[in-house]
Amino acid sequence: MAEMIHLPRSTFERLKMYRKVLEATKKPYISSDEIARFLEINPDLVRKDFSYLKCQGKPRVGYDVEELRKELDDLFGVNNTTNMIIVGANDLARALLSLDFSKAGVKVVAVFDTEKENVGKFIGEFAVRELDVLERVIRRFDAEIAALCVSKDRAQATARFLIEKGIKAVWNFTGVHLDLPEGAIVVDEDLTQSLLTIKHLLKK
Amino acid sequence: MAEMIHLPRSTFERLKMYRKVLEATKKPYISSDEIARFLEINPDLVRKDFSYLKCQGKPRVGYDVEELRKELDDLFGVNNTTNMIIVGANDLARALLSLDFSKAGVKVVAVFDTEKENVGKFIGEFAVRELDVLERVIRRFDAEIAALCVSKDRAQATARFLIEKGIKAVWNFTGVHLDLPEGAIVVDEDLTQSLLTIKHLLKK
DNA sequence: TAGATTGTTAATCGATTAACAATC
DNA sequence: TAGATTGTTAATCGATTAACAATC
Repeated sequence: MAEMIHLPRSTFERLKMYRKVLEATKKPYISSDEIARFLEINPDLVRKDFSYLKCQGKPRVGYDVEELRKELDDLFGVNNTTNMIIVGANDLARALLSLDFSKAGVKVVAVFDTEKENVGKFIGEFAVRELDVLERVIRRFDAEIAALCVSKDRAQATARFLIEKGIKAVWNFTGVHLDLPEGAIVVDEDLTQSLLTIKHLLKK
Repeated sequence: MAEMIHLPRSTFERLKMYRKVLEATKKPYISSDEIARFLEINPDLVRKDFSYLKCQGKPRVGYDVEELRKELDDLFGVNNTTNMIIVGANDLARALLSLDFSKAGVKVVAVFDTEKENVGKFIGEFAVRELDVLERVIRRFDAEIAALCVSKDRAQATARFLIEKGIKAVWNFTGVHLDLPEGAIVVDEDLTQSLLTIKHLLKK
């Protein structure tokens, strides 16, 4: 039922942060005020956001950390693992493999490259595969996410190919604005854009 | 003067996207409608955003791409190079070095690590330095940004140390919520949070 | 000229904050 | 009980959209 309620985008963004706060908490209960102070936001807003959840707080006590975390984990679906492929066998691919995404319920199952000469090389524990076998690998592992790490000039074409072959969501590190069919999920991780934010803030 | 006008956060975020659109444009003029279609937003919003800039469009013609880009480059300050250090000599550091941030006016000038045993090793063309010489390096290169790539358990302490020694902005890849002195700039690049967004969208 | 497009003001929509009764 | 904290409604604030005159 909770899923049927519309969750405002701004609330959704904050729910991710609350989850992070809860992870860092050792106490069994936490108040909206504590959460708000930590994130430097208004405690009213925290309570309002939680009103979209099933979870109820206790007056004078606060929210049950464990219960709240469970509901958020459920909302984000971190308890069922989603399989991810990495496309582009380079330093960025290596970096992604070195990070631990198990807390988000994401597991890397294969690494691909568009260049034939890289096929067979190892990136971490993964032998690089060629895109010819993409569809087979997607089906075999039920891979839904692709981290797109290819060069800018290959970004658009590769992304389309991934969606055609069954990938549901592209985690786009290329910095290129992707134009994909209706329904395809794209989440941009544009590092250059972040640097622009920093540069702008530095000027003040 | 334009700097003195308050720029809404939402407008700022879109200005970065407009810049990206302009980069991909070959024509000398572009209309608010073309930009809006590309980004799947309302053209009225594009014009409203541009009203915060000095740049004026021409009825029946659109906006001068070159002129607009110049103003945005100015706003973000990409024409004067800002020096950046990377802290944490690992795969992520290597990945950042492999990317080209010159378009954002950012240049890496040194790589550091908290572990003495990594000092002297090479990450790309950079010999890894120890944090003892941080202050000297910051002064010598006038480094203002630090990309924080250390492990979670060292994140908070290292970030504070960086700010103490003169770093103005922390580009935080650790996923840890940093608590830093008033005035310190933090921009979070939390990959796990992005995956939560993807996982949530996949459930629909 | 007619028509396309800008720039701006007014109307709407959504998100945040204030206020306060309910509760433990 | 008194006081702290929740949950919710109303008020405010800010951002988006609609409307339209100005312009080339």
